[in-house]
Amino acid sequence: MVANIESGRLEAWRSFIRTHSVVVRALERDMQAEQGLPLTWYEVLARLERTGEGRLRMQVLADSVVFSRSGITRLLDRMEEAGLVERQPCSHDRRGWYAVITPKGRETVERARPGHFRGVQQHFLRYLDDADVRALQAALSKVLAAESPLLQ
Amino acid sequence: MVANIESGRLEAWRSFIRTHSVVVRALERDMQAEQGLPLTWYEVLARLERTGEGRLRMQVLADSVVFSRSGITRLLDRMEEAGLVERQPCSHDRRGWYAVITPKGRETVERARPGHFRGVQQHFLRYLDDADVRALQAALSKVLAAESPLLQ
DNA sequence: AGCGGATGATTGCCAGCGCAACTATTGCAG
DNA sequence: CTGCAATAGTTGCGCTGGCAATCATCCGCT
Repeated sequence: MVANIESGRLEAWRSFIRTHSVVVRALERDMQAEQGLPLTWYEVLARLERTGEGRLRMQVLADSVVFSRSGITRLLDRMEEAGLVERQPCSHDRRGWYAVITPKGRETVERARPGHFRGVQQHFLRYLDDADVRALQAALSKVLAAESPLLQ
Repeated sequence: MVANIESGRLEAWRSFIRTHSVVVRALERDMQAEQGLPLTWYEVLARLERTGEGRLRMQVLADSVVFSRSGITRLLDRMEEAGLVERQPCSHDRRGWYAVITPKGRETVERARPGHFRGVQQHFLRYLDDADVRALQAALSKVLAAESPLLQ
């Protein structure tokens, strides 16, 4: 039976989406409660900060955090209103804009980082030994390399 | 530095959420286009069908697919309207309801199953060999066992 | 028996996000 | 150099789902 051959692999898929839902939900709750920061905001800030310059074109940022273009527009509207990011026109392409992290944005992400890491640890990493983490990374990298628009 | 020790592990976490977003997004698009069925609908139908009886209490179903109680109520409203499920009062607890898959629901999930599997294969499983799948399953099971409300 | 806190499900309300349509700009083809 | 398809970003609109409040029912305790 095809179903029997496939069942273990499909089972792994089910574990994957279920784990994601459970863990992200818990982490989101913690981040909101303890840092007063939605997970998506943290991810955007962390992503911008990691560039050094602290800025990224809208589309690139959208791909990074896997959002639609409209999604990233609105997300940045909110974060800009909160003073965590700014928009900067792109000098060599007048259609384009940079999302730029502000000093307040940097402070915010710095302050939230330990709590974020604690949450990831608490709900996910603590259950995995080094071999697990390596295997996970190896497997997911293969998927990402093939499926992800840009291999960040 | 703490950051250096942790970086590989956090990196694995980032791969995890990014992979989920990318793959689920692609699968969702495919399911909608090819089966005319949102992924969540498929998951609910598949979960109900797997019980044999074809029914589950609302709360149990909500936990299964990792939805809030209100979320599952509305999802079932829509699916009931489409004739794929029904609500059945629970005889020994008059507060409770069963979500029951209808014959049409069974047909629908049967018809969608191959396409769903193809999508999971296409966007995820094809990149993983058996060792990857086993390692993934082993790692995620540990997380689920500890973090999941009920270990389905 | 009967009260009080816990539990099952639904509802009001609102935030978040995607799709498609739109505007502005770019850059390639002829 | 002109025109036209492609691309960057925003906006109108609608769907989805969560939180908190609500209602009904259950159950443990006295």
